[in-house]
Amino acid sequence: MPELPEVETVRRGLQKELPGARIQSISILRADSVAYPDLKSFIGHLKGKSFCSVERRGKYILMNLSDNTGMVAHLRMSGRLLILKKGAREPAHVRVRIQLNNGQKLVFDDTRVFGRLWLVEPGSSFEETVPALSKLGPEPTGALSAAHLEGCFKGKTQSVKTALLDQTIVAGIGNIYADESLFRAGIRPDRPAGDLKSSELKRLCAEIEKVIENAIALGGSTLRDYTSAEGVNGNYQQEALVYGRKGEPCRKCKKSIQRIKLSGRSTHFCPCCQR
DNA sequence: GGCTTATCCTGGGCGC
DNA sequence: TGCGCCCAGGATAAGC
Repeated sequence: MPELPEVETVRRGLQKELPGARIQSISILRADSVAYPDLKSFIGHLKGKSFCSVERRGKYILMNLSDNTGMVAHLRMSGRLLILKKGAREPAHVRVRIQLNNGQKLVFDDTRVFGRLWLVEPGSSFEETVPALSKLGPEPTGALSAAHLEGCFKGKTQSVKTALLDQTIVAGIGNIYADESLFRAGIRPDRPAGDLKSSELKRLCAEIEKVIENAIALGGSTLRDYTSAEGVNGNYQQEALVYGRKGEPCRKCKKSIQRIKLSGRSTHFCPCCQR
């Protein structure tokens, strides 16, 4: 499931291939995959436009196109944005196919159909098109501080794991990297967020940044449904210390990794190393 | 207001 | 082998 490092890896792949490419035609194979506007307008506005640059905010991919047009993608659980060379075989669950003038295709493949695309109409902004963008918290690399976490967590009784998944507190953290960051910071995921001490928040903040940067460097994770824009798997899964390791020995203390549910999400932790 | 739960959706894994 | 059930999870709405 794509989180920030996976989305960033996809963005870098798209940024290498897309700028300069012009959209010749668009096929929408699944109407649900287009969040805004209607299908006719989506196709009508994009046809003939050229890609300028590809940016990212949290887990959103922001594509700038010519004539002040844009496109936003959120991959959710199983979405993939792939560049396919001429004649390359398409994956099994293509929802939107964009034919480019250079012979390549940009395809939005999404098994579980949770992913969404938005068109940014001329004169509008990414934030106006996708209001959730303006509510996102700081990026976990560089912009995040312990003071920000302290302010957001103050008085919160919900678990720190659940709070970390809140995109208005930190943008881009998902289930995998929340578990990994909390393990490395030595903090139990079910502790109330508001109970964490300043020293723990500093440690957590530092570990979030390290985990995310390391995952980006390794090309993201390959847990389940993710591949980069070129269809290449990431390497982060070998680095995971707790996620997906229920019942296996902790790499630090050898005690068994436990799995619990917090707000309906699978949560992995070591009861010995995390307090 | 704060928090939890349900919902969306489909493929894979598992038990029978 | 085939069937049915459960599980995974990001964002959002609904409910407590």
